[in-house]
Amino acid sequence: MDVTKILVVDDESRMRKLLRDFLVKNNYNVIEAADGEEAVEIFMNTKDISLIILDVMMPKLDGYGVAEEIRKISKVPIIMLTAKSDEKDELKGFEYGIDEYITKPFSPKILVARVEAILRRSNSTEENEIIEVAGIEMDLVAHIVKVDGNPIELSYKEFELLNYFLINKGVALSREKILNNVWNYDYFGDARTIDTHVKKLRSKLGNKGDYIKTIWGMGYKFEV
Amino acid sequence: MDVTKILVVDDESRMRKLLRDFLVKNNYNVIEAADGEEAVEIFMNTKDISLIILDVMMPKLDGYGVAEEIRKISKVPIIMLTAKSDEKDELKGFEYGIDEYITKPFSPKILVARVEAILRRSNSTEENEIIEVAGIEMDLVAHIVKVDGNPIELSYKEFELLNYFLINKGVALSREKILNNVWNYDYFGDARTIDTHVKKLRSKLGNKGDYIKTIWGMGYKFEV
DNA sequence: CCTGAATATGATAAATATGTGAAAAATATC
DNA sequence: GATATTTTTCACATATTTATCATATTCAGG
Repeated sequence: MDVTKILVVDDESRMRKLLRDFLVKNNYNVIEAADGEEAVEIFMNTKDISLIILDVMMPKLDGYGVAEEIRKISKVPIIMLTAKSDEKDELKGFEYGIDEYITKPFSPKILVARVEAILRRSNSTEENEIIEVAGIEMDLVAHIVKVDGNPIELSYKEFELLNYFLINKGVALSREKILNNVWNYDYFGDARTIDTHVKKLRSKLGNKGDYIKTIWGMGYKFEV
Repeated sequence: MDVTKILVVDDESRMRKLLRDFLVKNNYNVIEAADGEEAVEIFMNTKDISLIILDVMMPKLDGYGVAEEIRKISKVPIIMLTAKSDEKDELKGFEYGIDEYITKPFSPKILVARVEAILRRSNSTEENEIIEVAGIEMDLVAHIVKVDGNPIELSYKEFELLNYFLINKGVALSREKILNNVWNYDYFGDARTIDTHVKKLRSKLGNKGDYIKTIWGMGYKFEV
């Protein structure tokens, strides 16, 4: 099995497309199902599906129904997509062995992070979640950032943005690309918002803020 | 024996799944039996089962029957699952050498804690469960908390929550995660409930209450 | 070294999340 | 069964983050 297969189940084609785009960019093989019944059928007839992403709300057979059916024959990891309003369902999922929840709207970054975390978990190798670049240390588990050993305070978005920069160290990132990865998919605001966040990040990083370079007419790049 | 094997016996597949999920997440190897007779049979034919979790109510052969059978040949630790209504049975269990009772519904945290306590106990070293972090001392057995040596009064939930914080010292915990671990699996309430408990914990911990840090847009973290 | 366009910056507004006290609901206790 | 306690919910105050905007500054190319 070279490419990891992910089954995406959602009745809205727009959402399927969105998920497919994010996942394909990260080299996953995406199979789509438009409703619960189709999902079960596809799952039964397809070899080596590594992960299922399920929308809760669907006609015919809802997410929990699908999970229930699939759990009868498989322990494949399942991620459930829920709207913010039905947060309360979350615990219900334990009964069906749901591995993870993602609340809509989500950012691609979160989506991919969760998918990778789950796949990693099911491949069992433990991993230390610490990134270190040029004296900037991010402990993703503890949610701590240190610059030369000194902790600094970052807001949620700043944290995500810095993380995205470090992951893509040395890569030129357009505003659009940053927006599409760090912000939720339903954010249609001004791309200049990023400028503000970059400004804050730079100032909070002190002299290491200079590592976030401006690429004129294009975007930003983190480079030592 | 690398991985600890636990035999889970319950006629409800949903409950078995639930238990399996919680235990597997804690790196136990779970074997399932759907009724009493099957349980006895599996136990007889499987090497190195370290612990049995038994539901009381089962067709064919109930929990006590299973315990009785197994006690004829083994001293393996047994945890009994009871519904809230049949609490009265508890004393009965001692006759069959039941080691522990867990009342449904239970929280994952409780389940795992009991399992670990029992396994530790059966590995002979007698221990008084005491956790101490930054002058906060928790005696899990006696259910006593001391701050700088002075006992403070915590309710059950506050106790559990504090314990969860201390166990996960330095780790950023989302509300969702806290809910899934400290609350019972049948709790579908508001995540903001946690805020209230945190508030109370903080105030009861006095100046050490500051160790429970708020991570904006994310959750809480206990950190010295 | 100008000039127009893009970015940096600071101030401010809007959106969100958390803190808190009190009341309601659920549980436990007597 | 009544009472006390714990737990949860709710609403409003407060705090913090995030987005927007106007203005200043910087940059690439002529």
